[in-house]
Amino acid sequence: MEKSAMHWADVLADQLLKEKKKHVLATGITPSGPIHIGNMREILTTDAVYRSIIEKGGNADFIYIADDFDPLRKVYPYLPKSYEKYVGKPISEIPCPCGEHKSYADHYLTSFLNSLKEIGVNPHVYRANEMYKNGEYNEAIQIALENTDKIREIIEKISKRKLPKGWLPFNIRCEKCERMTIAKPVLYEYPIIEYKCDCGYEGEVDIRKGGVGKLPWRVDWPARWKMLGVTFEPCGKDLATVGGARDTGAKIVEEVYGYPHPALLVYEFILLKGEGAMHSSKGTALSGEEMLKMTPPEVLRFLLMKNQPGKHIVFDSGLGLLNLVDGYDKEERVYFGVEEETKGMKDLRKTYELSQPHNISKTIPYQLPYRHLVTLIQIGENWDEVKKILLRTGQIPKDLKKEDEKHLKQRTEHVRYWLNKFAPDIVKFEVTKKIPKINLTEEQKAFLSIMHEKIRDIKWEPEEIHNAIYEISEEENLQIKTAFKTIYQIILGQEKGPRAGYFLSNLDKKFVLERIAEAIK
RNA sequence: GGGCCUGUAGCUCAGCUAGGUAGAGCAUCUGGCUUUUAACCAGGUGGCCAAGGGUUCGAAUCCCUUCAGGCCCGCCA
Repeated sequence: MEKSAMHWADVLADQLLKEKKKHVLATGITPSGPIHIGNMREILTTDAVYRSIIEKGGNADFIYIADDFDPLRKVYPYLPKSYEKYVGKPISEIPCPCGEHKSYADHYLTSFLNSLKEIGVNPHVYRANEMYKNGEYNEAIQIALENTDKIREIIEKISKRKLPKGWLPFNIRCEKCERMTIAKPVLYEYPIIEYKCDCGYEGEVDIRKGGVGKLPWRVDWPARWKMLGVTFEPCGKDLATVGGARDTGAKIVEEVYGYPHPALLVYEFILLKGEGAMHSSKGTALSGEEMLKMTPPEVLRFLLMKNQPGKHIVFDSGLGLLNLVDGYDKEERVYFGVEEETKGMKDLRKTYELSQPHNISKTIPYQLPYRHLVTLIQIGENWDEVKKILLRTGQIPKDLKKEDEKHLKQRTEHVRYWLNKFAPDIVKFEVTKKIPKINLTEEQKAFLSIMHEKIRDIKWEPEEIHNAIYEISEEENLQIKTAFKTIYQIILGQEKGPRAGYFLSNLDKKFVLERIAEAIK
């Protein structure tokens, strides 16, 4: 039997396809803070399974439920103190922290939805606050209240938590203080719940009216599985703990809502190298948006696609990122048959295909080593400048395809962001506008003056420049190390720099000559 | 206390889904290149697959036990 590797997304898709029906793949994220990379894993995992099902000819929907009716739990460290007064109110009704969005929830959601576009994920978006307000939840709420005892029993038994006397599976929203967290039910008789709020107000709500309260998390989740017909949903391992929301949810959806629980794939966390787990509340979180700004979208997808969801991933935002991109580029070359496969490239074809945000290119995209872009973007400020250099040095053809240019441009933008925020100092440099203040030895000056003569006549190409430097130092009996150092000193004001031949060839020849002339003046 | 992940070459890790001769990169060594922002090219060395047991014709891979590390267990991915 030939062993053909199968990608995890195909394995999951096949499992779902055993049931010939329409599948609803769901993701749910509460936009109560910066949406971090873990959410990316949830959404990309689902996207992978969704794509696999579609590819196999199955019928599926990919939905995303933003729980923007969730109350603000506390004033998170990244919020101003003034938000104290909003604690307990739904995040869709709290003002936006930056003032540019419709609400607090929109502030974080918009950024995330934009990120989704870039990584090529396009789910149908549902908003919990709308669903509650327009009454879509009404039936589920009524069923939950009718089954209060059963739900209570399930939660107490499975989660080993004690619920207070008189508890109802419904968080009432106080009409006076508008908080959803402090009103206590006094009496429920369909369709009215009488309540007493800690703010002092006593009143009653009619559950036939939408938006008067919310199902608690452990009930809300199973309720929407049933409402939306969810058949698959990944969840983080924190929720998957024994007695957690996954366990109680599975039981509640079956016994209360009479709906089979969806396949609940557990995925591991993404750890930030050197930082450990990411916690939005501790400020070590890397927002999904941020992550995407420093990583080309296809590479971010690649990272998640090549790892099974159950494996934790350590993300290195330093030099490791460059290796990751190199790994992707190599996989791309193998995919297009330009390079031979090395062992250990797992499920290569599928991984590559799933890594594409949009269409799979028919021919191999134009590749430039990513590390080279790191150098180039520090010489030219932006893509236009970099493009000029690339054209002048013949590193890209004059008739570069539009999509290739778009791709390279996008990559330079990611490199730029990475350099500004995450790159270690070792890879950073700046071509100074004026000659740096340095004291050169006579030896160094002699070297430079010969170099000035010599390079005037050579072809402005890496190898030629490289050779010239060696020849001069040999003739002058100068340590080659000193030669390189001198070059970096007069151009960058530091003692080390990118590989000199390539580096200088990417600079304008005239500029280099002028700089040398100035240095030996 | 419970759960999940991890343990494979000196280091970082593939390979484990569906069992079939142990793999890469880095480091090291040899040769080439006059040494540079992880230099490059060609080749070599290097592993009782954490330990023990089981299933099997056959186990790094499946099952059980143990050990070690990481993470999670109000809300949270």
